[in-house]
Amino acid sequence: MSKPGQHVISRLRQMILSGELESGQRLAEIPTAEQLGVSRTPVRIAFRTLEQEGLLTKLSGRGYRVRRVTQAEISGSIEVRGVLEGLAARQAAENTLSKAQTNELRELLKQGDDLFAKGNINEQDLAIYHDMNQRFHQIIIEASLNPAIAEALSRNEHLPFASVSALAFDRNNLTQEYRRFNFAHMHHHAVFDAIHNGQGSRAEAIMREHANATLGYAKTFSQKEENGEKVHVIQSK
Amino acid sequence: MSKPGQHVISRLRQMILSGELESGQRLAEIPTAEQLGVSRTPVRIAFRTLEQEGLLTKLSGRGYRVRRVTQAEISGSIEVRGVLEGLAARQAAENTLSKAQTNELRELLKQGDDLFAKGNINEQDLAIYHDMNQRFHQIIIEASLNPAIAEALSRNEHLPFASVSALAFDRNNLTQEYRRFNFAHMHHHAVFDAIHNGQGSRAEAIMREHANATLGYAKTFSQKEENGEKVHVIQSK
DNA sequence: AATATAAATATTGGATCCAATTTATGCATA
DNA sequence: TATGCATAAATTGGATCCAATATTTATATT
Repeated sequence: MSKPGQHVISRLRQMILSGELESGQRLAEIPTAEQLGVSRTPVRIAFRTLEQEGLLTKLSGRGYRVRRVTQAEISGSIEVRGVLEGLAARQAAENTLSKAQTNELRELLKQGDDLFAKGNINEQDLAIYHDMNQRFHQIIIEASLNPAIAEALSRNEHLPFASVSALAFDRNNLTQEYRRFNFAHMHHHAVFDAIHNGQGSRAEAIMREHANATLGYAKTFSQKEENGEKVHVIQSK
Repeated sequence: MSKPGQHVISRLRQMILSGELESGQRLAEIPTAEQLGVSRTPVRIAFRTLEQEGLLTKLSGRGYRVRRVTQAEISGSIEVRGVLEGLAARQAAENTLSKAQTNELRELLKQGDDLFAKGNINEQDLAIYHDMNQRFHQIIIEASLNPAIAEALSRNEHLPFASVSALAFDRNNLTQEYRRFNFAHMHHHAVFDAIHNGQGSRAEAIMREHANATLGYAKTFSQKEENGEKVHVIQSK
């Protein structure tokens, strides 16, 4: 699929994730096609694709609606992520990490350490942390040699806390955020240690708690948003 | 989506799952549209939908191919199912089963018991077991009150052993199959007991092993198929 | 026989049109 | 004012056509 088809999918996805298309908002083929300056055909395809990605919900006879995500859904997705990444860590420990993977994980851990060594953290640091965090998790999933894990995780792809591709933080309290992400990074050290030493159960337990540790923050941030406070989300493309 | 659009998706899905469209086979829009007696439009939509379901793989410039499923993929998927259904059982234990759910699970357990009380099992029994099994698992997932679990499980929907919607058995050795499914059904009893008594960790461990217990059978059956022996699969629609 | 090039064929993506269905609006009546 | 009916508008699903691209086949050359 070449332009503008893939372009329409990406564009709409971006508009949903950025909040430009608000949750609950209705989308129909003809107005959307006009807005994006294409015919209905790629829009039709895009709608169905994004529906299958879980970003849109089909209405009967009236287009689609941007899916509202409830707090309970986010919590449930965090738990699912916990067991899936826990399984990935276990399987990574049961396999042998390649030399390249080991080296890259070590490098990523060092990157994180350098960020926290300063004693404080700013938004730029968090963007760096975000990339490091994402890559760290990715390598572990790759090291599991189990494609079904990535598949199963794909439905969480765009939810803060439930996915490493979306990192939420409170810009107004960077001290707390420093402590939170430092704690998460210590988990990274621990899980690497467990994997490296072939300790499958330990790796799984750490990784699972690594995800579950975000449950409380997810609730807190959800309440902040309900109170009209702005929570910043760094989103991977 | 009304006919023939939904019809095309279902029809193609059925043709893939039944083996009528063999794994590795190439599909293109125009011949498929002719074969099904529709225009290309619903076929195009169907292809993309089934691609997202994981049943087709897109080729560049030459249509789609029915995806081959490797033994490693099945094994990996069984493990994923284990952790997801384990989580579901844990969360069901942490919630309180409704009276209706409790009664229905009891009824399903009794149905299974009646099947095995005969001391042997035939294909008709297995079809009944299949329905009972599927519903049993479904109720537990519902009782978890976590929609993300069903979402994450959806990618396994069509793989024998990795999903309760596809049940594989060896018609030529029904004694062994009797023992195997009886064992599985004892797991059902145990996990119900754990859930009913609010024992989350126990429920999770049982359910996880319930899935993992199929790993060996998946390998055995895969080898039988490679040897040209026919394995029968009961598939839900 | 092997290689390169040109022509033919297959295929996809997008645009446009038509028909069917659903929803919204306007008007008439009680 | 509320309700029902008719009409208009909105919307989707499918069919068809066109253009671009990729692949295959045929032909020419070495």
